[in-house]
Amino acid sequence: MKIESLVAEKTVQAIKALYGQEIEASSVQVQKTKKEFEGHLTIVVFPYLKMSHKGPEQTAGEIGVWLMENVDEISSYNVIKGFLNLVISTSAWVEMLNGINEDPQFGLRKATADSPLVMIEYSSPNTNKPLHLGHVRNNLLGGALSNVMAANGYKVVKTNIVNDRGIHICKSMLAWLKWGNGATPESTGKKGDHLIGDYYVEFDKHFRAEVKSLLPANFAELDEKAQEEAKAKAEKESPLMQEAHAMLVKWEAGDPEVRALWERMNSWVYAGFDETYRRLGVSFDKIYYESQTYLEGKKTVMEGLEKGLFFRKEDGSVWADLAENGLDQKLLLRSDGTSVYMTQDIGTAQLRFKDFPIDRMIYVVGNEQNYHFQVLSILLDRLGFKWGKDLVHFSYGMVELPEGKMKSREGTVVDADDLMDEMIETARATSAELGKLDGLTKEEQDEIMRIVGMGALKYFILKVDARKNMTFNPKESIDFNGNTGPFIQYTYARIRSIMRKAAEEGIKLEGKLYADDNSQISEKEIGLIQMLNGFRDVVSQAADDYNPSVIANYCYDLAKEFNQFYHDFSIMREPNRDLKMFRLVLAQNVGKIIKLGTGLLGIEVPERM
RNA sequence: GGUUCCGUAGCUCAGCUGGAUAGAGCAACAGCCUUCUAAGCUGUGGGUCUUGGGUUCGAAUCCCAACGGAAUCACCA
Repeated sequence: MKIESLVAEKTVQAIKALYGQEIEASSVQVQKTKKEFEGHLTIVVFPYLKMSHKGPEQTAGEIGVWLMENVDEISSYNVIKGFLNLVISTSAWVEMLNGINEDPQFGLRKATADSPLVMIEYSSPNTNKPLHLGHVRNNLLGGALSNVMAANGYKVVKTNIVNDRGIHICKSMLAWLKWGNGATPESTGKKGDHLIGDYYVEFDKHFRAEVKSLLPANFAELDEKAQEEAKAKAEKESPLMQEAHAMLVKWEAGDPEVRALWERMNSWVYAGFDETYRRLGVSFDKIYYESQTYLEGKKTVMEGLEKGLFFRKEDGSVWADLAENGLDQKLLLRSDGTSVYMTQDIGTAQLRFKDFPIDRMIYVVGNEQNYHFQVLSILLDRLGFKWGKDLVHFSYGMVELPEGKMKSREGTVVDADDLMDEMIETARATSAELGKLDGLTKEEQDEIMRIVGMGALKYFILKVDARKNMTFNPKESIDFNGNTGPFIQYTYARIRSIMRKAAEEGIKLEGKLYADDNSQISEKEIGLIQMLNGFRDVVSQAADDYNPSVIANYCYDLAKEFNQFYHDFSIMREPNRDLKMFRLVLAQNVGKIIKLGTGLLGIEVPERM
């Protein structure tokens, strides 16, 4: 049993015995004792003053005496104001370390046959451009969240909905036909997603030039409103845009030529995405494509219309009235009968529900879509999806650059592939400078630099609370000192180094550690055990709050604590055999937890660096 | 304007189910490599937790208001 729970329960008994009152164990405030005070756990006794009819010090003292006499694990106590500080016996701590040591998956729970199934949607790219920094945050959060949910005993299905249809794809296709000269990823040596993205940009360039030429001669003299109108008119009249629209119509009609081109170009994009996903370390169990789900959504909406859940306007468009939920009306089908975004999401939900017995659905989507998911939840609930009402929109904030938001128009978008390359290159340069790469083979160097560079990137993004907007400074993110992924990785590498040394000396870490309360174990070491012991709580908190960043910050705290310990205490040169064994086991378990924790975040740890 | 989210050190961020003197890193300055990896460690300086009320033994944390910033309110996705 967890020591905090034990203390809480015993406190309940103490209150009963001393003051004859029943309280809940969960209401007992047990917390880590602040560093400045003596003790390991602290009970806040203010809430019991009304029961004891005594002052804070006296009440705390009474409870302290009772606990001392009735709980073996508590070796002493002290009272400061209303805070009862308890000293837990060394043997109890060592026993706890034994428990952690025996469980290679400490803190993680396995799914069972009747565990709830949670589906997590993330990534959700468009097929007309490569992934950028915003997608990186999405993918890393989605991947980490999936790991966290699985680590808490949920069955997890990772899914991706690819937006592979629509006018934007047609723009890329059209530009490729006009100016591509038959370029392919093979012929250009470009990643497929980048190639297609280039043609999307190409389209936009020509399109804007065309719009400009179509503006009336007196455009500059018009007032703001008239300018907007003139621009909208020119955009609509633009032959390029009309061609793109014509292509979309052909696509919807299943025109074989357009479909063939679409499939060919999409396959290039997917090959490019797969490469990026592989490098990011994310994967999916099931990928859905909007080209396959948008018709399904239309069907579901029509069924809802028949049931009277929705209504039709005079022009033929279909709407949902959300007045009873305090919201507006929401369009579900256009007057020409085609789908909108919401319709597609309903269709995708419908298909998913057919495919999997979903108990909980989590959408990892940026916070600019908060309203959309609020509405989606209501609509799915109305349509009878049992998880609709409680669907989770894991809403994360935007990634901004020091100069402000990323704007594709202004070319300030940070490309995912470039970013990863840059991180790994910087890791290499820094490592070479520090002489870290000496004596390693090319393969070993490459592998370590990949792990370190990606670790820096992942940690930089995951340590920040997901729901907040964050600033991404490329220069700072590349820093490997201080509160960074490489610092944690470095700590792990050091621990591995100690373990190698121990193995060389033929030291085997078998059997249990024994310690009595006279053992020379320091507060620092007990602090580490206490921290390891908290891992389980951190993991479940991350799942309950959908917040992987608590794990990231925990890993850093643990690594920092160990680094300080590492400098203060000699492990391999410790002459006392029992103490040496204890420290080795402790170090080994710090390493184990760092590996488990960073693993949940998708961050790898190197054996050496 | 309505709704939602955010505001903590010069900068980037923790802390938020109410608890003791608000923590890290970066940047600045001063130390530590014949000692298990110096991507490290130690120390110094740096704060009206946006502001004002309220709740209470106690508020960065909960409630209300104001101010500042962001997102969204499309027959775009």
